[in-house]
Amino acid sequence: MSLTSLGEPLHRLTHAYRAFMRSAVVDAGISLPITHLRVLKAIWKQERCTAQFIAQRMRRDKAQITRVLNELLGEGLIVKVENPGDRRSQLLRLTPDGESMIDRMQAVETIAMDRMTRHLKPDDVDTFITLANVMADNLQNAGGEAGATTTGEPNHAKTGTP
Amino acid sequence: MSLTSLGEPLHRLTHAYRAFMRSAVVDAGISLPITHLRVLKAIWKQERCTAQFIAQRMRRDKAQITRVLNELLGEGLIVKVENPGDRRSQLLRLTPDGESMIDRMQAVETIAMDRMTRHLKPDDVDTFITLANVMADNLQNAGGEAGATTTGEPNHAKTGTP
DNA sequence: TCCACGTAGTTGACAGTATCAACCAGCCGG
DNA sequence: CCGGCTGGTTGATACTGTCAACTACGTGGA
Repeated sequence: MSLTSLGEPLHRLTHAYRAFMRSAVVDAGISLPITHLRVLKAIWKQERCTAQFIAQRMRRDKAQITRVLNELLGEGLIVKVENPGDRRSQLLRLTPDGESMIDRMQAVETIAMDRMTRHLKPDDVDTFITLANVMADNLQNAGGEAGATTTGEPNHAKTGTP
Repeated sequence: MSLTSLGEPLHRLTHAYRAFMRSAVVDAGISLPITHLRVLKAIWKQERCTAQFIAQRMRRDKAQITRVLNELLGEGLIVKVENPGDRRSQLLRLTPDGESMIDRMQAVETIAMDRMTRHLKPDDVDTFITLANVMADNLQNAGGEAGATTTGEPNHAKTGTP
């Protein structure tokens, strides 16, 4: 396989994964988009979680994170609490509904991962994860070249016409 | 690493890859979105290419493929030719402009792949591709369960509220 | 030969994902 | 005290993705 055949498998896997997750999430009676679920999970995992932390961790524009957080707030899955250390910032916490949404998500993720990794050995999965992380790091640590900078938000590419 | 940590690395790699490609494509003076470029490439690779073929190959909704094709048509990068074997269908061909766009794309892809695979051995890349294809197959060959069916377009999940 | 059923492609509508720009309130170091 | 920077917000826009309904056409069976 030549190097130039890396992009298509990645696109294909990504698309299959997202389509599967969308379907599985609907089957589980969850009506949140995938990004909302990932943000919820980030809040669940990280103590003293802020929007700024999530934007950095997920490499997303802070504007988008703000919108997602506000929708989760509207759904009653999170609350925003004043950050005593920085009055510009709010700490994010899951509500009891948010906690139970996390439980349901984990069930969905387990199904997805089981399906994805069918017939694969645990070593294979670990290998894939390692390689994926290395490649993502390579792309993100472009150091001023095309793509993301090493810290904070990436310097953004302009796409399409105004 | 536990199984449940597979989703995040995949999301992260996907996002990094798309962001990098968007930036690299802009740097190359190309103003087409990534999906347009992939459709162009599918037409370039496949003789007697049709919209239906692309929709199947890329696992996309035929409506979206039609729209992308019409934009490529508007840019003068492809032409639609009547299919003598099926009057419902059109065969797609690249114009000279389309051919030169393919050349510029290949240059961008080479940069992206070189960057992505920095410090990786060719065996690693082959392993990644193999694993990605297996996982995508696993997700797509769900045979009536959540996710795609084995042939044609997947049965679609309804997301969000109407 | 006719027709029911299915397919290829199109168009309308809508939602999710993603980014850029400009802004305000607040933080912090000189 | 203030300039520069940061956290978060809002407006605007583009890209990606799907569902539904439609028309023209293909095909196999009655």
